[in-house]
Amino acid sequence: MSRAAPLSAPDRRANLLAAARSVFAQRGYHSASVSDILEVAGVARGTFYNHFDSKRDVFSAVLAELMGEVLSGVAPIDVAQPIPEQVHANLRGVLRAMAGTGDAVRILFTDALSVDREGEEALAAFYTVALERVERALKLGQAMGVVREGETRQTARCLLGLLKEPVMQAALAHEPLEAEALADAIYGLLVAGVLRREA
Amino acid sequence: MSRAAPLSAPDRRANLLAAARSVFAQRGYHSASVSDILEVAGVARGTFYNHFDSKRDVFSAVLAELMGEVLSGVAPIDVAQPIPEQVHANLRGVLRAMAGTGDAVRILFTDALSVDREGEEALAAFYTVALERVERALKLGQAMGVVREGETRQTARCLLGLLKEPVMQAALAHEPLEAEALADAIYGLLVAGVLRREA
Amino acid sequence: MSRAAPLSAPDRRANLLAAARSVFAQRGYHSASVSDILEVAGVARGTFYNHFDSKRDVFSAVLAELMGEVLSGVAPIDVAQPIPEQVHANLRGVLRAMAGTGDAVRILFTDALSVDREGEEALAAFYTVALERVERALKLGQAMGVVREGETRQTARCLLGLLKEPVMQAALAHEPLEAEALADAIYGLLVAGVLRREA
Amino acid sequence: MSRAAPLSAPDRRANLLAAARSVFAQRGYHSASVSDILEVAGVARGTFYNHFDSKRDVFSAVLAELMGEVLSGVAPIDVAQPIPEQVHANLRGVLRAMAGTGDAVRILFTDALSVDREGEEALAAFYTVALERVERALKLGQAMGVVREGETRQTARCLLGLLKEPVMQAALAHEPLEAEALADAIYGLLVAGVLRREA
DNA sequence: CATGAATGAGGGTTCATTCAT
DNA sequence: AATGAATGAACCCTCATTCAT
Repeated sequence: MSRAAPLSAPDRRANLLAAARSVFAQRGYHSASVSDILEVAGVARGTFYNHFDSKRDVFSAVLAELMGEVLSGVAPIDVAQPIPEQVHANLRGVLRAMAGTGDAVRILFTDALSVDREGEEALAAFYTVALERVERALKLGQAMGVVREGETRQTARCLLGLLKEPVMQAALAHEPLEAEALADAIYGLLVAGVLRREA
Repeated sequence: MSRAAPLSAPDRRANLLAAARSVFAQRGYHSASVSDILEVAGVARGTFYNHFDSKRDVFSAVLAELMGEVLSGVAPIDVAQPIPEQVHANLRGVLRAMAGTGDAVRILFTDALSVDREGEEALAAFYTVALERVERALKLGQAMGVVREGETRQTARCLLGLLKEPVMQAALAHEPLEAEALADAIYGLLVAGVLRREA
Repeated sequence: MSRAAPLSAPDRRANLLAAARSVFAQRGYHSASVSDILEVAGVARGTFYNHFDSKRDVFSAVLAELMGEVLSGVAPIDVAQPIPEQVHANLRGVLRAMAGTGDAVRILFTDALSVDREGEEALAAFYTVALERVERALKLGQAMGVVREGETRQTARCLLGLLKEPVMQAALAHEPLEAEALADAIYGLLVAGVLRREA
Repeated sequence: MSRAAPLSAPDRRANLLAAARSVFAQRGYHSASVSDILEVAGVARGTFYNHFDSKRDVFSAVLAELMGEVLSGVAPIDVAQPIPEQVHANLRGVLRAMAGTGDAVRILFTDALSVDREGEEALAAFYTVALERVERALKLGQAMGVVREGETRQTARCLLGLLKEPVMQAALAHEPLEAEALADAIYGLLVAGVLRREA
């Protein structure tokens, strides 16, 4: 076989990362073999291991990259400005960022948990931090009067689900993610719920 | 080693199923080995294959069992009776059923998707059916005036997330699932959302 | 391929151990592959790993076996009986035991040191113990008047070399080990050295 | 990274040889990687292969160098002069030379045999020559009356062991080699053995 | 002379599955 | 029904070597 054109270390690493991301998205961590990644990257085995320690290692890198992209979609809330609009904007931001990853978000939701104990714990830690942030925001909101009174811990988890699940379902259905429409739907739920108590 | 007491085929199958369920819950599909299951069941390799075709096969059986248990917690809505109360009751029902599985629900949420393509498709099909049901219910509710007007497809997915995520998070945090409190939190969101648009 | 006849666990283990011993003797630890062992044992890959954890693990087992065999050739000295004869007998004993291993002793001398740091340290520990024993014997002998006065630590090491080297050389030359003749030669050196100071 | 200062071919070769020697001494042939050598030499991969054909090749060069150094410690016996003193002097000479290599002698004793069949044969040939020389010396000595009568072949091998083993043991114990003391101990054994046949 | 990215054969290990008793 | 020894495909990873710049 002809030799792959030499690339600078960072370029090749990026190349492999992209290949891995696509392969993991398509086949899932366990069904994906290092060979699959090599094939997509157009590179020999050794090259892969010149840049990553192991299959597990690229996976972590892919995960970190994805988390970064998703998180890049949220901006801190400015309490001096009207809150609801900012929430809506953040929803749009995250969902757009997720949509921007193509089908790769599913890695965050599907595989990140099923790789091994360590992976699970890492993700649990990430969620813990994220949920605490949301919970504090809810409490602050309650103090400011923009958030309905009530329990906050479970609510925070619910809100996370509100965001994650439709994204996951779109991926499962092989539909493109309609960030705007979804942001509106979620925002609607946040503002008014769905159920009317009165007939 | 001493030979396991012969059991009737259904009993042995149940025995193995329970062992598998516990092992899958604890270690996840991929980290769980058939040997782990044998050990818990107290049975030799051959016996396992007398009752199940493959590791994949027990996993499907475990999944089916879990789905059955969870679904047993929901009752069809009677449109002649007040709707909101029935929704609340169903939430409690499903969540209690999930809590009743101990830590095994996580199998439904974690592994079911990451086993293989087939598993993913099976689950996708299941969700499609479930979500269509929810969507029809939403539309009916809108017609009846008990559900706020608006888009229903994404909303249905959001509602699913409202339910799944807190359960998942409890499992991740190794907390017992507080079905009642959670049902209340979710119901609250359904009825009123969280955000107040303006004071 | 036809299936190897099932053997009891200890029998199969012994079978594999013998195969490994022969392969290690012939090719050395590093050039020997697990496949070589399988071929000699007439068994499939999996069977090997049902009995040993790793290539390193069989090697340790082979080493332990060899050390046991060699050590079985020496009897503790009875100080109430004439010493020199007992020394001679022990020399014959060890050498016969070594000769009895065929060409496998070389494993002890060649590979045991070159496998890895741990192996080296294990062997160093073994030699430390053995040499301390010899040294104490020398000191006791000096006290009893049957051993010439003088430094004992280096001397003990020298005696070890007196034994090991000719065995090693015979293996290198692919000669059978002539235990009796060699025992005599060594004994001669112990008793009289070689060099006459006087012209 | 900064480019290594260009060196004349022989200088660079010497540089690499020294690096290899140190690495082989420290880690052993098999555990030593070419990368280890590069790191110590402060040179890139390609440079190494500009000066040596292969890892095996540097190893041979290291071996040759070591053998030369060790052999430089022995002077031919002058039969017109008193023999024992010359023997003693040669012992001191070889041992000093070995001590001069630092911990690198162990390469000669540990790895030289375990690299591959060819290496083993090369070493066997070397020993054959050396042992034949010793044996002829013994026979000449017997004719001259300075060596005790008796078998010479095994005796020659024993003498080799007398020299090698204590050196090896010192290396194993990470002790510096005490050339003088050891030469005395060996000389003592040559002259008088250790065992007294009768009180 | 020196560089370092790319290569790929080689080998070790795992584990679901089979099947004769 | 139950047993457990045997199987072997599937994979991951290492590292000596090549070669274009």
